Amino acid sequence: MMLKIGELASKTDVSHHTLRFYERQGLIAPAGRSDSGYRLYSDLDVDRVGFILSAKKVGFTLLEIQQLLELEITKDDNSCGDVKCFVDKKISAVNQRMLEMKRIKKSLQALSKACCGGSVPATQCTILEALSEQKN
Amino acid sequence: MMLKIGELASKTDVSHHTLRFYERQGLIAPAGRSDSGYRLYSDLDVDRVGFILSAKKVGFTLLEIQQLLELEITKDDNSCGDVKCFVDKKISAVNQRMLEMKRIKKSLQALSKACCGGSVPATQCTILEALSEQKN
DNA sequence: CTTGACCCTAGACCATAGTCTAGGGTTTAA
DNA sequence: TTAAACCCTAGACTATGGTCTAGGGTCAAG
Repeated sequence: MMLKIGELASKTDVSHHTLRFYERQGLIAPAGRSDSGYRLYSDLDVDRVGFILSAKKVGFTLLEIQQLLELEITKDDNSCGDVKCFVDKKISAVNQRMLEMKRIKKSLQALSKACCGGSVPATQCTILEALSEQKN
Repeated sequence: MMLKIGELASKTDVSHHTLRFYERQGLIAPAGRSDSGYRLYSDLDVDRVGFILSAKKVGFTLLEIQQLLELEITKDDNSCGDVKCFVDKKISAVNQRMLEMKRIKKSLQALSKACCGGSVPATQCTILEALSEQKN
């Protein structure tokens, strides 16, 4: 019934290093310990690791996952609105990042487009010139 | 003519900490030193910091900026094609990142959309359920 | 001749998400 | 009984881009 860390590791495909790291981060804790101090995990813990992996896959940081897990645990005291709000905040953070990346991409494309790209020496390369320009 | 680090810092709006950090990273080096060991910078160094800032603004990492600066310095031996290739590689890296972010955003939006978001207890919140699901 | 503002080096510290090692103890199977 | 495979803690190390501190030295004004 109870799994040792190596068993949980191979079952979830998360290294024992990482499992212990997640424990230090407060994401997961063993259900108990054996007499000799070995961590013992239950099926619930397997699910919990699954939750962590799913949340990682959709882009949450470990800190955010910790907060999500807290919502999970106290879900009787939290509304769907709370959870949705959490996700929506993340969505707008992602949107912010994407706008930033779009800006960067455009700048890079402008640089690339203006450059002849030929085998002439880069002495007057428009890219290098653009980057050297003082734009206050 | 020659600037001390504090002067360069205020002229470029980059802290003296960061300037020394950039020096350790090989991005910039003072033109010389005073008798007492103070770093002395020339106008070229001001331009160089400008180059670094511009390149940062378009999304290059410090390592990439170091490589760009090398291209800059040896530009007589490099072709426009080399420089353009460098920029184009960065563009496709940015594209990769953007695709990843799009994937994440879609997942998050799917989660959010499925959730009622009401003030009902989150006991059966679809978001928490989706994250708890085992997807092998 | 002292005070304050500046400069120096070397190294610690922050977040993020792990990975790995050293130096032990335990369990299992031959 | 001994060797392999596992487990433990504590802490170092990776990349990235800085920020800050400790503990000094230098320089200009009053």
